[in-house]
Amino acid sequence: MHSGGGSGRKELPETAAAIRKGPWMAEEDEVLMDFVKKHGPRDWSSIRSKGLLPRTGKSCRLRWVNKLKPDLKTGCKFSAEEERIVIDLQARFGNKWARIATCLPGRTDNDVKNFWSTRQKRLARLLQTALPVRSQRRQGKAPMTAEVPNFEPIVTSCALLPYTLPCPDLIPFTEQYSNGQCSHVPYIEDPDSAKTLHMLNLDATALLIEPAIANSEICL
DNA sequence: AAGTGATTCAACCGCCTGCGC
DNA sequence: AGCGCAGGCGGTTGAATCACT
Repeated sequence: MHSGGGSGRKELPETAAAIRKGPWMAEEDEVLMDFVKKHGPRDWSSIRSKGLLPRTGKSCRLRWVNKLKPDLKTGCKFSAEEERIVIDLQARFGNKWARIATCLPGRTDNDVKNFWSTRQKRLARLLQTALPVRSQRRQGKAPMTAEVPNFEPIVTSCALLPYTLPCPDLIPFTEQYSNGQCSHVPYIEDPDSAKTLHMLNLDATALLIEPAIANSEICL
């Protein structure tokens, strides 16, 4: 065990000291590709034991899965459809990135994970920016990005109000929607679909805070 | 053009699981 | 049954890049 882990603080055994870490070089990629061509994407640890590369099996596997595997959509942003799928599946399965990635051809679990993480940060920043100043003063400080909670999937029986806001200052706006006071509420016909919708849908978020911004209740 | 803060993403760490012995 | 190992997975980090002033 612990083949890829280890604290790294104690003196490393000689074998471990020979292990290379960090960015991969083109020559290493070539060796790895060649290995997979000959043996298939398995038996990763033998790459090191055979002296082909000074990398751990885990490192080799990760490199193959995330960068070298054919048909990967590298350097290509998530489409709106992919985004929708990730949001939906994350609401259903939680942070099961590998599982979600199987539904997105050409995307790896790392891609999905990074996409979601970026999205979380963007949303956190959006909400933080939109907080009324008086609320921040009441709390004594503006919340740090890292303090924004990891939002749970939104579950509500009201199809008219598929979203719940984690920020108490914004809840009055959700009540507006549930009262039908707002004309541009996103209406979801299928209650089950509504249950799976997630607050992290940025479009929906923007839609929710938009009236508040217009009313100058939110200080940007 | 330079400085700075935000964003992206490759790669690592640590834990868990499954399998062979 | 218990142990060790390899591989899989999710969380996290930090360097590179981008955007803005």
